[in-house]
This record gives sequence, C-alpha cells and structure tokens, in this order.
Amino acid sequence: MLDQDEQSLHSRFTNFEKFCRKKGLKMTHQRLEIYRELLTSKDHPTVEALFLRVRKRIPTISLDTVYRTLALLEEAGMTNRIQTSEGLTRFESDYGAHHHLICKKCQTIEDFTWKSFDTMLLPPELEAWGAIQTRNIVAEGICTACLKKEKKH
Amino acid sequence: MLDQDEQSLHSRFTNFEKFCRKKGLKMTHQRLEIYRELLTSKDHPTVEALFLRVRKRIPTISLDTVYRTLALLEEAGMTNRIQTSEGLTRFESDYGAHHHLICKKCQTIEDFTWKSFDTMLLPPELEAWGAIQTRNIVAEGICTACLKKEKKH
DNA sequence: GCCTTTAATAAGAATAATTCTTAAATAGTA
DNA sequence: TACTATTTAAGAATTATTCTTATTAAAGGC
Repeated sequence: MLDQDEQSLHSRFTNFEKFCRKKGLKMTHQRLEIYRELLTSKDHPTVEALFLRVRKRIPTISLDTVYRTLALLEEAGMTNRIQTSEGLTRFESDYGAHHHLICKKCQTIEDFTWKSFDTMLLPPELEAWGAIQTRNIVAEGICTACLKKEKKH
Repeated sequence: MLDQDEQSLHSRFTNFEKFCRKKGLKMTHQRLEIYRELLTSKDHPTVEALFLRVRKRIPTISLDTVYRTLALLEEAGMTNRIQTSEGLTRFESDYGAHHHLICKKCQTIEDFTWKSFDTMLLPPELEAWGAIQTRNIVAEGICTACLKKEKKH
C-alpha cells in the first residue's frame, strides 16, 4: 500500500474532530491517541497490540477504552475490522478500496490494490441477491519470508 | 451454489473414511454424524448450531466433540472456517472455489461462483509477496429480504 | 478562567466462545 | 472376546470481549 502523505494524515484528524463534534462526542486525549496509533500502524494490529502501544504514551489507559474507541471509529467508517482465521480481531485505518494477502504461517496481513477488479462488473446473477456495497478479496498463501524459513528446514 | 448430487455426497463419506484410516483415526459415531450434518447444511452453521442439530440424533454429544471434530475436518481440508464480522465462527463443507455474499443486516451468508475471476491473473506485483494458494471474494451489502423489511419500516 | 453538566474513563466483574483436563467409554485389532 | 490406544463427556480453565459503577474530565455558559 502506498504511504499516506502528511496532508492526508492531517485531514484525517480534522475529519475525526468534525465527526466527534457532529455526534456530540468529546475529544478526549485517549481517543486522539488511539486514532493516531491506528493511523500510523501499518501492520493491522490486534486490540491488545494497540493497547500496549498507546499505553506507552498514556500509561493509565484501559483496554476497555481501546475497545470502545475502536467500536466508535468503526461505526464512523474510520477503521475496518478484520476477523482472521486465528480467531483474533485486527484493525486497520481505512484508505479506500483494497484487498488482503494473508500468510497462513505467520498470519501477517498485507494490503494490495487492484483497480481493474474494483470496477469490474460482478456476475449478473448476483443482482437478485440484493444491494452489494463492498467487495474484498482475501488471498491466502505463504509469504516469501516463511518460504525461506521452510527451505532451511 | 448448485446442489450436490447423491453420488458426490457418497464419495465424500468414503473420502472421510479413507482419511481417517490413513491418519490412524477412529471412525466414531460422533464424527460421522457431525460430518454428515455439515455436508447437508447449506447455511454456514455456527458450532453451536451444528451441536444442536447433531444432538437430535446423538443426545449425549458434547459441544467439545463438535469443536474437536471440526478442527479435524478443517485440518483435512474437508471444511472451511469463516470468521464473520459478528465475531462468530461459521463452517461450510468445501465444494471447491466459491465466494461469499454476506448481508450486513441479518448476517446470512450465501455462496456464489465466478469462474472467470478464479482463473484471472492476479496483479503481477503480488508475485513478490510469496506463494498464493487461495483467493476469495467477500461481498457485503443488504439482501433482498432485509431491503423489503426496510421499505415497510 | 471557573463552574456545571454530562459523557468518558479506569478498574474490575461478568459473559461468551473456545480449549484443556481427566476419568470413563469405545473402536480397531489380535 | 479381550486388549490397547483413542475418543468421548463433563466440567473446569482460559481468553477475548462487554458490562457496571464510581471517578474524572471535556465542553459550553458564565
């Protein structure tokens, strides 16, 4: 995934403030730090991982606050929840349409984009199903790092 | 998804027996019934749901046995685990490449196939990532039934 | 800048899904 | 039929997540 530039990062913070005001939500220290951490994390962290990272800056923060804030951000469409086959919930800040590559060995998740897929017409049979809003590819396999480890064996 | 015919259902049972023998696993009443239930369930059941269904035939079966058997079947590639955004784990028997339509309202999952997507070349950049083994689409939206309910409102 | 109101927080209890432990039951085999 | 190694049922333990409640802190009016 391409790096986000400073401009877009800044506009994301502004959007967060706007969203909070519109909803009558308070802009707390905790919310801001959790959101900042999520924006700068590129590894699809778990709730626990985010909690540990934010705790470096806010030592008294509780895990529950991280859960609540993530639920809030998700509702506002500012983060995506990813349920992995490990059974863990991971989060990512949302940079528009993209897809996932998951390594079955080390469970790391990488993003990729595929514009021509995104604009491709879905099979016409699907129209009868209802109103489709999103389509995401999950590709699984073994990443290069894990393949190398296997060879050494 | 197309109905499976009797022939294929039978061959699946035979494969299960073969798999068990090869692995030195015992063919228990419980394993057979859990597998049968999974094969004939077309609604991507949760562990709990499978447990309740199998219990009609084996009233003394334990939830843990269902968990263990599903883990076994998964390892053998005879079932797929689907982690939904509700946070529930659902299962399906594996009938080759297919994709999922998930309703955000009622959370039901439907299968669909898309042959031309399955054989389509992935973006060449992905080659550097590693060895990709599977690719699945998850399309989300609102199903017709839920759309109708919304209109009545 | 201070006060008031109301929402948000931390802490720990509660819940729910899943896994583990152990004694009893059973499949596969001699 | 008897033996051995798995598998099972039952319930305890674990883990992720949500709830409860008393305390703290934002936002807005003064």
